[in-house]
Amino acid sequence: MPETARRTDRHSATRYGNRPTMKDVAARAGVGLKTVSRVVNGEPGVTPETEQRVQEAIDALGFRRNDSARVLRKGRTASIGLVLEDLADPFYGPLSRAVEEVARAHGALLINGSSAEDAEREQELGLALCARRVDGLVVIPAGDDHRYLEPEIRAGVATVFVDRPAGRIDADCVLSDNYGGARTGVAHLIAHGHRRIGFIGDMPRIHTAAERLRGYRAAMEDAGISVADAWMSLGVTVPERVRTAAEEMLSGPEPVTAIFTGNNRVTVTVIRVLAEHSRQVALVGFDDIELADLLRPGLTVVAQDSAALGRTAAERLFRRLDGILAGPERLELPTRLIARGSGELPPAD
Amino acid sequence: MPETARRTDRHSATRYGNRPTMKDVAARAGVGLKTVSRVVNGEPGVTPETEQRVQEAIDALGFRRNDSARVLRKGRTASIGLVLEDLADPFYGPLSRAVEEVARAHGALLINGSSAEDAEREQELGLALCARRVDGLVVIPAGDDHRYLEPEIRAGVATVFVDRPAGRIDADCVLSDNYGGARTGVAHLIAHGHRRIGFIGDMPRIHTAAERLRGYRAAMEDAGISVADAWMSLGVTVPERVRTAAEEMLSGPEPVTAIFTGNNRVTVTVIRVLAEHSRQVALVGFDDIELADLLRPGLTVVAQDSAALGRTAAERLFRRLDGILAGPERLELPTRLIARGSGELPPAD
DNA sequence: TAGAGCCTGGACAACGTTGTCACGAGCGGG
DNA sequence: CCCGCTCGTGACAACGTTGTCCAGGCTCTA
Repeated sequence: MPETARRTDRHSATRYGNRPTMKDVAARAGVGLKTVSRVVNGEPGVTPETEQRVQEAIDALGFRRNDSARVLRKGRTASIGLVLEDLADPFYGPLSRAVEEVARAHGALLINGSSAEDAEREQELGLALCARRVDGLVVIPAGDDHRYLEPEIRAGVATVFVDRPAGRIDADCVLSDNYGGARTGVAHLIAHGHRRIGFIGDMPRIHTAAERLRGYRAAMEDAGISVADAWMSLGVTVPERVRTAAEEMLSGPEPVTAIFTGNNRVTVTVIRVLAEHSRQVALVGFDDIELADLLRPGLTVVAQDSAALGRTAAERLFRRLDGILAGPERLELPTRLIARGSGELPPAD
Repeated sequence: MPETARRTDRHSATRYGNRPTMKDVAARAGVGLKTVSRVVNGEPGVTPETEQRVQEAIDALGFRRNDSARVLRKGRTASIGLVLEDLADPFYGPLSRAVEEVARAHGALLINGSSAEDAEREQELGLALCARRVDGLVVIPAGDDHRYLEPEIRAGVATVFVDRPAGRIDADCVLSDNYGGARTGVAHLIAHGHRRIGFIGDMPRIHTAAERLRGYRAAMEDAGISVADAWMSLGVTVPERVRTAAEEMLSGPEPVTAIFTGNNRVTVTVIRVLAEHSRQVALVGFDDIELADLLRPGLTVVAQDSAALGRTAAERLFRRLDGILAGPERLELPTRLIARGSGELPPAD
C-alpha cells in the first residue's frame, strides 16, 4: 500500500494528528464521497439505511467537517470581524457581546481583535481579518485614514464603523450623539447655577473628543458664558495628565465650580482628585460607570448605550450582506442624562 | 473567451465581488503562479525586477491572499479559540485581552465566543471553533462534562481550561486559588473580631463557588467557630436572590456582623443592601471591582488576576502546540487580599 | 569552448469540501 | 414489453493556495 503509507507519512510530518476526512468516512461506510457530504449537511436523497451506516462511520472515526475547506468552496465564511480598541475596557465588552449576539442570530461567528488605540495595528488587524475572508467587518477606528479598506469593501466585505466615523472613505457608521450629549450635560450644570465649568477630554484628533468639546462650547454659548482657555484641557487620558489638568482648573483666583469629563477614564481620575479636594465641585461625566450610584455623591453621567451601538452596527452589517441597503449612511444614537447627585451640587462660592 | 466569461458568471452568481486570485495576478504580471506565491510570501528566488512587476499587479488588482485556502493547504490555521461566559463581564474582558496578546505574540488570531453560562452553548461553540480548525482552544467551562472535546484533543487541538477545571476528561487547567483566597479573606474578618460571618455565593455545582465555600468553612473551623446553616446562602447570583439572602442574614436575633461574598456580582448587590442598612457590617468580596477604592468605606477584596489567568493559559497552550509539554497539569495562581476599609470594620455589637 | 553548477521560473498535484452531472435500478403507463 | 420517469448514488472538477520537481538560461572554470 504505498498510497496509504505515503499519506500517513505526509500527515504526521506536516500536521499533528490525523483528522479523518469525508474520504475516510466514505471508505469505512462503503459509500461514495458525495453521499457522506449529503449526510453531513442533511441534504435529502439518502435512504435511512445508508444514512445510518454513514453516521456510524462518522461517530466511530470522530469525524468533523473541515469548515476551512467548506469556506473555500462556498465563498461565504459565516464569520464577521470586529476591530476594537481594547476588550478590557468596560465600554467595549458589552459592545462586543452585542455584536456577537447578532452574529449568532445570523449563524455567524465573531472574530475580534484589539487595536490598542494604534492606527497601524488597526490596519494590520482589519486586513488580517479580510485575509480570513470574513463576510463583514465592524471597525471602531483608531486611525483616521481607512482607504486601506477600499479594495475590500469593493470586493464585497460589508463594513460598518462604530463609535467614530471612517476616515477618508465613504462608509456606514453608527455613532452616539456626542455633541448633543455633551451639550445636554453641560447645560445641566449651567441649570444648577454653574458658570465656571471645566472640560477635560481626550486628544482633539479623536472624533468623539472633538464632538464633545463642540457640545461643551455650544452649551456655554447658549447660556451666554464666554469660555476661558484655562477651563479646557484636551490630551491623552493617562491619570497623570488628567490629574494635573484638574488641579490647575481647581486652583488659581477663579477656580471652576464644576467639571465636565469627556470619557470614563477621565471621569475616574477626576473623581479621585475631587475626593482629595476640600471644596465641593460638581461633576458630570460622559459614559456611565459601574457602581456610579454607590459613590457619595452618586455620579451624574451622560450615558451612551454601548450594547445598542454594537447591535445597531451588526444589524446594519447583516442587512448590507443581504443586499438590502443602498448607499452608506450615518446613524446617530441618543445619549441619556442620568442624574445621581454629583451633577446637581450647587456652586461652592 | 468562453473560459473567462464562464468564470465571471460563476463568480457573480455564488459570491459577491470578484476577488482577484494569484492566477489573476500572475496573468497580469506575465509570470507563473508560483512566482506570485513566492513574492507574496517573501520567499527567495525572485529577481528584483520580477518582484516589482508582481507587486505592481498585486497593488493594481487589490489582491489579498486567501488565508482559507492557505490554511487548507498548510494544516495550521494560526488561530486559537476562546470560549468564555460573557465578554461583557468585567472579569473576562482583561482575561480575553491577555489571551489575545499572547496569541498575537505567536502570530495567531483569536476567535472568541460567549457561552452565556449555558453548557449546551459552550459545546456548540467549542465544536464550531474546532470545525474552523483552530490550533488550540481556551475554555472557561460552563458545563461539567467535556468529553465532547476528547476526539478534538486526540486530533491535536491543544486545549486549556481556565477558571474552572474540565469535567470528566483529563486536561490542562489554570485556576485561581479559590480555596486559599476565601480562607484568607474570611480569616481576615475573624482577625478583626468577627465570629458571626455570612457567606453568599454562586450555585454549588460551579467549581469556584464550591471551593470558596470550602475556604470559608476551613477558616471558620480554624478559629473554632461552628457555622450556622443560616449564615450560608448558595444559589444563582441574580440581585433579587442575593438581596433576600443578605437581608435574612442581617435580621433575626443573632445577625451576622460581617459578610464574605463569593464573586463580584454578589458583592455589588450586597454593597447596595448594606448602603440601605443602618448598622455597620463588615464586607470582604471575592474578585476586585473597579472603583472599589472610591467607595466609603473602601471595599476590601480577595483579588484574582484575571489577566494572569488568561496569559498563563495561553502560554501553556502555545507551549503545548510546540510539543514541549508532557501530560496535563493543573496550575493554581495565587490571590491577593487588598484591604481598603470594609473588611476592617469591627463587629457592630 | 564545453561542461558543471547555480539561479530563476513554471507545471502540476494536493489540501477537504461541494456543485454538477450522469448512471443504473425500479416502476408505472401506454 | 418497452419507454420514460424518478430516485439514490457516485465520479469528477473546482475553490485558491503551497510544496515538489523539472527545465532552461546563466556564470564560472578547466
